[in-house]
Amino acid sequence: MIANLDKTYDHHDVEHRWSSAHWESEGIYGAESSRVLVEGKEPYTVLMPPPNVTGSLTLGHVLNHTLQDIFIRYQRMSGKEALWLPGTDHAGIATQTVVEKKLRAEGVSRRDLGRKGFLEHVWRWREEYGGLILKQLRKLGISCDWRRNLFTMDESASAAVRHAFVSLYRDGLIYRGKRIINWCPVSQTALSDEEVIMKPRKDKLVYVRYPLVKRPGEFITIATVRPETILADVAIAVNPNDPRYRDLIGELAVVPVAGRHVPVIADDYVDIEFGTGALKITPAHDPNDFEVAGRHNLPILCVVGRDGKMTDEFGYAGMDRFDAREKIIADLESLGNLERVEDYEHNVGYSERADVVVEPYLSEQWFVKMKPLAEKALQVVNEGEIRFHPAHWISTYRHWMENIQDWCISRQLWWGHRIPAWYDEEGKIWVAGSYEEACHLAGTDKLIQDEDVLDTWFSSWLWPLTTLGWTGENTDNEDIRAFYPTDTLVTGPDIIFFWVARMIMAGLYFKGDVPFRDVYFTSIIRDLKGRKLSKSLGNSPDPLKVIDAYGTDALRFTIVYIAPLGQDVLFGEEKCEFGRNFATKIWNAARLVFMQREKVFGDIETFGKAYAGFTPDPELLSGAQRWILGRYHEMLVSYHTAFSLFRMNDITRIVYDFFRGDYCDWYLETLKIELTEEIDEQKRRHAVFLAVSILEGFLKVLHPVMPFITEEVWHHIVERKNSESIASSIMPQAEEHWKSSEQEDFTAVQKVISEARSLRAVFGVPHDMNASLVISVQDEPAKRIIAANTHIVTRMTGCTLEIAGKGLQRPPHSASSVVDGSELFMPLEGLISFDKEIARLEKEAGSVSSYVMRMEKKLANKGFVDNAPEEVVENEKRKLAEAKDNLRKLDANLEVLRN
RNA sequence: GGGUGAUUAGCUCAGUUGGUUAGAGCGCUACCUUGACAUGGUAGAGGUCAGAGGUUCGACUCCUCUAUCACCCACCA
Repeated sequence: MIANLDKTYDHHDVEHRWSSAHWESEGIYGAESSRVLVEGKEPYTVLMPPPNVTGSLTLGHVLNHTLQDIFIRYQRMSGKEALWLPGTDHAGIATQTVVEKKLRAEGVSRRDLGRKGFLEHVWRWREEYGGLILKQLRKLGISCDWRRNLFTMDESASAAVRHAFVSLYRDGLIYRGKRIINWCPVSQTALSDEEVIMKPRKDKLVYVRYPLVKRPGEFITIATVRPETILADVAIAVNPNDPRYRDLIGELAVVPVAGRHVPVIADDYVDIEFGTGALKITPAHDPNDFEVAGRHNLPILCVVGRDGKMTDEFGYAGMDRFDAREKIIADLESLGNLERVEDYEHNVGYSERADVVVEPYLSEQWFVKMKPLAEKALQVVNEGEIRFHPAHWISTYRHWMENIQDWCISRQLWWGHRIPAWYDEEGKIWVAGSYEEACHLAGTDKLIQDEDVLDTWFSSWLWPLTTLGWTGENTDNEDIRAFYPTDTLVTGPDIIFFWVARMIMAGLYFKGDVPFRDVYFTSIIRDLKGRKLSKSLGNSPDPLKVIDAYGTDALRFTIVYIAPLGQDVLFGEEKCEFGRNFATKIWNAARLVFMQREKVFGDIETFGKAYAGFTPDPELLSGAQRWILGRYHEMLVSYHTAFSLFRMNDITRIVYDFFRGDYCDWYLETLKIELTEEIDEQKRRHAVFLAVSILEGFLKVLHPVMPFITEEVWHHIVERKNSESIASSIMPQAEEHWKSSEQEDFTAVQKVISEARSLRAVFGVPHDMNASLVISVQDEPAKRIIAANTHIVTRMTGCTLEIAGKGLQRPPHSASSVVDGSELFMPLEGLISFDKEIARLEKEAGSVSSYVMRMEKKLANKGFVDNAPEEVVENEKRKLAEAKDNLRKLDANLEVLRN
C-alpha cells in the first residue's frame, strides 16, 4: 500500500486499479445485492432499462446509468440492501435488420435460410456482438449485480411472456382482428402507433373530377394527396348538410382510370370546409375510410401490397407507390379528369426504424385492449402511489392514458417471442402456453402455430417482474417478496408510453401492485447547438473516447452537473474539462493533506492507529476549524435533502461548492499556516485528524458521482485492503450541533483578507512588498476573532496587521475600505494616487448611498412596516443602519483626502 | 388543433414555499510559477432577470396576455 499519492493524477491508472473487473473478482458490488434480503436491512431496488443488444454506448446511456449508479451507491452507503438489476433487450426489428443486413452482404437472404436457420444466425450474432454494450457499461464503473444479467429472450423471460399472453387472452384483453394498422413496407411488419413518427412532408394535393353516370357532362371533384389509391375507391362521400351536394347523394360516379361505378354517400365525417367538401372513400388504405365503409356496408379493395408496390391492374401492378402516384397524375391529366394540383404540406407517418412512409394496411393482427388496463394505471399516478420527477410528466402520461388506443402487438418478424396461438384445420384459434397444451385444448395434434412474433415491448413491460424471476408459473419467490415493488426507475421521457406506462399496467395487472415508486425522467442530451444527437449528423461523441481523454469520473460528474431535472442538456466534450479539473483539484488537495499527515505522524500505520474513531474535540478547535466543521455539516444537510428531492444536479453543485469554495480556498490555506505555528502537539495532531476526516467525509458524499478517484484517495487515508471499498462505507450524516455561531466570526476574517487583497491589487502593490494594514473593528466578537487570527491575515495578505482602537485617524497616504462597519487602511506612501483613491471611494460611496436611499424609502413606506413580518422589517432596519454607517465612514475618508 | 417546457452576465446554466446590493463555470482583463494544485491562485470587468399588464407593503420568484425557441400528442382528405 502506497502512503502518498502520485505527484500527478492519471485517471487511466485509477480506473484500471478499481475497475469493474477488480470488483467482480473481489465480489464487492455483486455481493452487496444478495439473493435473499439480509435480515434487518431495508431493500432498495433499481431497474436498469435494458439496452438493445445491437446497441453501443451513447451519452444517453452515460447519463442514465450514472444516475442509477448514484442512487444505488447512495442507498447502499446509507445502509440499504441495494439491488440493481441489469439486462439486455432483444430489440426485435433492430436486431433482425442488423443481422439481415450482414447476411445480405454475404449474399444470403433470410428466406434462403428459413426461419430456423435464420434464428440460429441471430443467436450466434448475439453471442458474438451482443455483449458489447455491457462491456462498455462496465467502463462507466456502474455497480450493478452482473450475476443477475437477464436477456429478454432467456427462457424464464420467454415463459413469462407466454404466460402473460395466455392470461390476457383468457381474460378477453387480447384479441385478433382485421384492422388498418401501420405497416412498414421495408421491414414488412405491422407497427404500433408509438413506433410511427409524424413528420411534415411536402406533397401535392390533387383535385380529381369523377364524372356522374346519370348526368352527362357533370362531375364531382375531390381532393386527395394519394391519387394512386383512386384505383381502390369504393365511394364518394359528402356531408349530408352540404347544400352543394345534397341532391347528388345516391347518384353513381365513375372512378377515373379504373372506370368503376361507385355511389355518392352521405357521412358526417366529411368536413364541409376542407378541400371541395367531397371525399373519396378508399377503405383499404385509410383508417377513417375504413370506418366509413363499415358504416355504409361498402366493399374493400386493395391496390398497395406489403412491399409498398401496386398490386392492381390498370397498368400499375408492380410499380412503387410513389412512382404510381406520378404516373396516375399524368394519366388523369390525359384523360381529362385532372382539375388542378396544389402544393400541400402535411404531417405524414414514418416508420421509426426504417424511416420510410408507413402504409395504412389492412390485415389480421393481434391487439391488446388497453382501456381496462389504463384505468388503474392512471389512478396510481394521479394518487401519487407512483411519483414522477419532474412531476409535470404526469400531464403527458394522463393525456395518453385518457386517449389510449388498442395496442397492436403482432409483428411479421422472425426474431422475437412467437405468439402462443395455434390454428386447427378449421382455422379455429387455440391459445396456450405450449403446443402440447394447445393440442390438449383443441383435441387434435394437427395444429399450426401463428407465424408472427410479439412486439419487443410486450416482453419489456414485464421487466420489473421477470428480472425478479417471475415466470407466470412462479409468481412468488424470495426475490419478489423482498424487492417488489422496486424503488426508482431512471429513464428517458421518450419511452414514457412505450415502456413506463405499460410497465405500470403490467405490474398492476399481473402482480396487483405498482412496479416502482419513483420515476426519474432524465434530460435529453443534445449537441452544443441544441440539436438531437444522431449518427447521420455525426454530432454524437463516442463516450469511450471522452472517457479516455477526460476520465470516467470527469464525464460522470460533468454530465450530472449540467443535466438539470427535466431540461434538455447541451453537451460538448470540452465541458468535461470541468469535471477533469475538479478531479485534479481533489487529487492535489489530498496530496497536501497527506503531506501534512506525514509531517506530523510519519508513516501511515502510526497515523491509522491514532486516527481510528476520531471525533472532533470542541476544546481543540481553532476559529477556522470550527468554521469548516460548521460548513461541512451544513453541506451534509443540503446534500441529503437534495437526494430526497431527486435534485441530482444539486448534489454535484453542493459537493463542488463546498470542496472548492470552502475546503480548498479557505480551510486548507489556513491549515498550512496553522501547522507552521508553534502549537502544542495535541492541537497539531487534532488539526491533521480534522483535515483528514473532513476529506474522508467529502470523499464519501462524492463517491456516488465519482467512484474511481474517491476510491483511490480513500485507500490512501489509512491502510486498507484491496478488497475493501468506500462503496461499502457508511454515508456521513449531518450533526446539527456543529453549526456553531462562531462561524459568522470567521467570515469576518475572510472579509478582511479579501478586502486587503483587493486593495493591494487595485493599487498595484508588488506581491513581494510587505504592506501594512490598519483596521478598526466596531463589533467586539469580530474584533476578537480577527485578533486571534492575526497570523492568518498576515500570511494570506502579505500585510502586517495592526488592530487600532476607536477614533482612529486615517493614516496619511493610505488606501481605505469599509466593510461590515470595520475600516481598513493600507498606508501606501509612493504607490497611492489620490485621484485614483478618491474616484474609487466616490464610486463606492455612490452605490452605498443609492442603496441607503432605497432602503430609507422602503422603511418609510407604512404599508411595508405594517404588513411585512417583524423579523423582515428588523432585518431591513439593521441593513440600513450598517449601510449608513459604512457611508458615513466613506464620506469621512473622502473628506480627509479632499483637503 | 391541443399540451408541456424554456427565455437571468459574451456563452452554458444555478437561483426550493415572494423579502440577497441576483450567483457559478467557461471566456475576458490584471497580477502571481509562493513547498498541494498553472487541469492552479488572487483580484476585477460584465446583468433595467424576453416584453407588457396585474396581484402585493414588496415580484427573477405568483397570475394574465404577447413574442421567440424547443419538444410531445392529434385520423381533416
